[in-house]
Amino acid sequence: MLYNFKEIEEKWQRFWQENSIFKAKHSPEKKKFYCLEMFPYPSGKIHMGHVRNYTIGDVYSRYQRQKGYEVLHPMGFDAFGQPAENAAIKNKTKPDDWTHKCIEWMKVELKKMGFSYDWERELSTCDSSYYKWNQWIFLKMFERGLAYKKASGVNWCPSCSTTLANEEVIEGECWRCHSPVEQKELEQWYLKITEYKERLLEDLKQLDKWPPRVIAMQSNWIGKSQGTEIYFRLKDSDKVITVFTTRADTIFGATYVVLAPEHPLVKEIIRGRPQEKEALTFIERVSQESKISRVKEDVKKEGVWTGAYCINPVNREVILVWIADYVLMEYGTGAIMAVPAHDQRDFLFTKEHNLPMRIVIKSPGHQVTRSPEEMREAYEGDGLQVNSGEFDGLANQEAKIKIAQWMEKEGMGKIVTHWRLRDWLISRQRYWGTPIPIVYCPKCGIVPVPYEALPVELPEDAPFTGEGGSPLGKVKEFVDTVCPKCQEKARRETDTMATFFDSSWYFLRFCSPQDENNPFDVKEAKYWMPVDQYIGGIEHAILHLLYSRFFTKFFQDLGMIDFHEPFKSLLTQGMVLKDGEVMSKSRGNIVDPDSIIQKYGADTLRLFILFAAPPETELEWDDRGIEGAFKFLNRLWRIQDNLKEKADLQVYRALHKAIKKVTADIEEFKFNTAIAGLMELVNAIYQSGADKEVFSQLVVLISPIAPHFSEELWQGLGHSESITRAPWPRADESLLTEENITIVIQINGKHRGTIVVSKDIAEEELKQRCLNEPGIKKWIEDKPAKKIIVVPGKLVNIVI
RNA sequence: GGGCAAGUGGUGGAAUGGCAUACACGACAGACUUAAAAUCUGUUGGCUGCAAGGUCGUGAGGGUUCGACUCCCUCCUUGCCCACCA
Repeated sequence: MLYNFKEIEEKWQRFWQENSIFKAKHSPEKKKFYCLEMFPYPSGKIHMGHVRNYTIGDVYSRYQRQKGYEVLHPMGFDAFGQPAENAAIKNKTKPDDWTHKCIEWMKVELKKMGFSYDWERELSTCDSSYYKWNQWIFLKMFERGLAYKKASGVNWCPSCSTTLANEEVIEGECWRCHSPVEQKELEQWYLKITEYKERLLEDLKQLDKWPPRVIAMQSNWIGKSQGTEIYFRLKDSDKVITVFTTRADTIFGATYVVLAPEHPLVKEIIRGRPQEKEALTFIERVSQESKISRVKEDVKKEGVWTGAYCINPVNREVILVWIADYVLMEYGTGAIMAVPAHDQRDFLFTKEHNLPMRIVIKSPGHQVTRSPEEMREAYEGDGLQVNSGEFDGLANQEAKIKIAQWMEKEGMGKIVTHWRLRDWLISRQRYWGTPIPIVYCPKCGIVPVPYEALPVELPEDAPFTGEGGSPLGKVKEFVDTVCPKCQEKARRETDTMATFFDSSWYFLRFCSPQDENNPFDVKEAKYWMPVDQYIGGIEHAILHLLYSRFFTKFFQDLGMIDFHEPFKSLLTQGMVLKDGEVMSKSRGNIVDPDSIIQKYGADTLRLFILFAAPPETELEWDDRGIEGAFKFLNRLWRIQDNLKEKADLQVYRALHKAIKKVTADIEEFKFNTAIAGLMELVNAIYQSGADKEVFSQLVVLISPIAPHFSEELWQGLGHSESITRAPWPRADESLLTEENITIVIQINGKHRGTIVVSKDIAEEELKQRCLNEPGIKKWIEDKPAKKIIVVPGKLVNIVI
C-alpha cells in the first residue's frame, strides 16, 4: 500500500500555518540562525531551480531549528521589473494587478512544497511600504553625495528602450533581450559605489565561508591594478595626453600614441588640419557602431592619423598621434602608448598601418626578438631591457619599477592605482519601479523630496507601450508638483530605480518588515543580522552580492548596524538540467514542479532533488530517479507496521552510525550522502527489524528532508508535539566503536587480504599476525620484510 | 586571451593520501501470485578462469610516496565567469 501523501501534506501544511510553527521570535536568551534564500521574481510559477534553491534552505533551517536555534527563515518577492510591464501590455492589465496575482499563485506553490517560512514577514518590493525605504535610502545617499546626476554616454537598449548598467551589458548585448546595445547621451542618476571600492575589495578576505570562485569574480570585477600614468606633451602645444600603462618597462618602445575616438582632446587636435575631415568621418562611423561590433570582432583594428605629433618624455622622440576603435574611453585614461613589439593588439595595428616599431625587451636567447622585421607576433614575455637608455641590461620586471619611479621623480608620469569598477547607473526609463524622489525646480534646481513626504507613490495608470522615454513623464498629475523649497511650480523626476536597488537591502527589511518609522529596526537587525547562511544561484555572484555588500557598508556608515558584511556564509547551487541542457521554455524541456507534486507529493520531490547531486553541482533531472525516491519513502513508511519489542544491537549500531553521518553531512550541505546514510539504516532495519525507539530516531533524522511524511509518522508513534520541536538526535559514541576491527593487509602497496583483530591489539602483535596469515605467507615466501607500515585501525603494508 | 571548476561502471554519483565504484537508477535472476503490478531477496566495472583466484582499471603522460581518484608538473576535453582592460 502506498502512503497517502496528498492527504498528509495538506493536513500538515494547515497545521503549521494555524499554529505559527515557523514564526521567528526575537529571543535574546537563545542563539539565532538567519537562513535566507534569494527571493524570487514573481513570474507566477515556480520552476525546478526555485525548488532546488528553497529545498536546500528549508532543510538547513529545519535542521538548525531542531538543533535549538531560534531560526529566521523569511520569504518575499522581488516584484518590480520589466516582465510585469510586458505582461501588462500583452494581457491589457495593470502591472500591479498582474504582479499581485502572480505572487498569490506563487505562494500557493511554495506552500505546497512545505517550506518552513515565517509568512508573517512576507514582503514585496513593489508595495509602497517597501519602496518608500528605497527612496529614503536614496535621499540619505544624496545627502552624502553618493547619489549624483551626470550626463554621459550610456548603454542604451533600443528594444527595451531603456538604459543599462555596465553589468547588464553582456558581450555588447542586452542581458535581457540580447539586442545589440547602443551608446546614447543622457542625464542619469548614479550611485558612487566606487567610494567603497577599497573596502569592497579588502573585506573579501574575511569571507572565508564564501566559494572561492565568487570571491575571485568579485575581485576581478573591482579590478585593482597597479600602473603608471605617463604624460605625452603635444608638439607645438602645451596640451598633454595622459596614458595609462601597466608596462612602464616598455616606454622606450612606445612609437606612437592612440586616442579613443570619444577622447575629449580629439576634436581640438584635429581642428584645422588636413586630416580633420577623414578623422571626423571615422569618429562618426565608430560612434554609430554598436558596442557589439567594437568588442566582438577581435580581427580588424581600424584607425586614422590625426595629423598631430607628440613627444615621448623619456627619449624626446617625436611620435605620431592616432585615433583607433580598439582604444576604449571607459578604460584607463582613454589613451594608450602603442608598444608594437610587446603588445599584440598594438602589433597588429602597426602591421596594418605600416607604423614604426622598436624592440626594448630581448627574449631569452633572442630567438623571438632578433629584429622587428622577423617578428611574427608581439613578445609579451619577460627579458632584458635594450634600447632603453640607462636601464639597458636590467630585467624588465625590475626595470618596470625603476622606470616608473624615475619618471615620477622627473615629472614625466605618476605611479597610480587603477580600478575597473565604475559607478552604478540606476536610472531607468520604466514605469514599474521605485520613483526617484527628486523634484526639478526652475528656481532651486535639483531638490530632494523631504523625508516626511515619502513615499512618492507610483501613479496607478501610466501610458506605457514599451516604447520611448519614461512612461511617468506622460502622467501629468505625477509630473506636476510644487518645489519643496520655494513652493513654486516644479516637475518630478520621471525615471525609476534599477530593480537591483530593491534587492540590495531586503535581508535587513526582513528583520522588521512592518516597521513604519525606519527601513529596519536597529535592535531587531542587531539580533538577527548578519545572515548566517545565504543560498542562491551563481548568476548573482557579481551584481546582487556586490550591491548588497555596498549597501551594508553604507548602513554601517550611517551608524545603523555594527557589522560590515551582510552574508557570513554563501552557498551557490548548481543548475537543474534535462538531457544535459538547462531547463528553459525555449528548449521546451521544462519539468513542472506542480505536476511532480500531484503525482508523488512534495516530500518525494524534495528527497529526489537533494539526493540526485550535491547542491553546488549541476543536477540532471531523471524521471526514474524520482520514482526511486518515492519508493524509498514507501519502504520507510512500511517499517511502522512491523516494529519489534527490542531491536538487535547491530541495528542500534546502525542507527548511531546514521545519526553521526547524517548530522555531519547536513552541516556540510552533503545532502546526497546524508540520504544514502538513511538508506543504509533502512536497509539494516529490513535485515533484522526495528523497535519504536530506533524508528522514532530515524523519523527525526529524515524530518528536515521529508517534513510532512515525518510529522505523520511521528504522530502515529504517539507524540503529541510537532516533530519540528523534537530535538536533533545525538550519536552515542560507545555504540560506534566495535570490539573487533578489520585490518587491510597490503604487500608493496597492493591489497592482498584482510584480517579481523581486537581493536586494542598491540602493533607488534598485529605485525606478527599479518606475517603469519596463511593467505599472505604465499606472497612473502622467504623474502625478508624490509619495512612494515602500520596505520592504526586501518591497514598494514608489508614492503618486501 | 585571462580566471575558476570539473573529467570515476550502462546512468546519477561515493571515496580528498590507506579495501576504487558507498547509496540509488537501470538490467538480470529468485520468492510471493492463476497472472501481472507492487513488494521482498540476491547478482551486477573489464578481461581471464570450472573454481579458489589472477590481472587491468578513476581523461592522457610523467613525478612525489611504503601506498595516489586524491598531492605536484605537462597536455587533452568539457562547463562556467571575465575580456580590444593598455
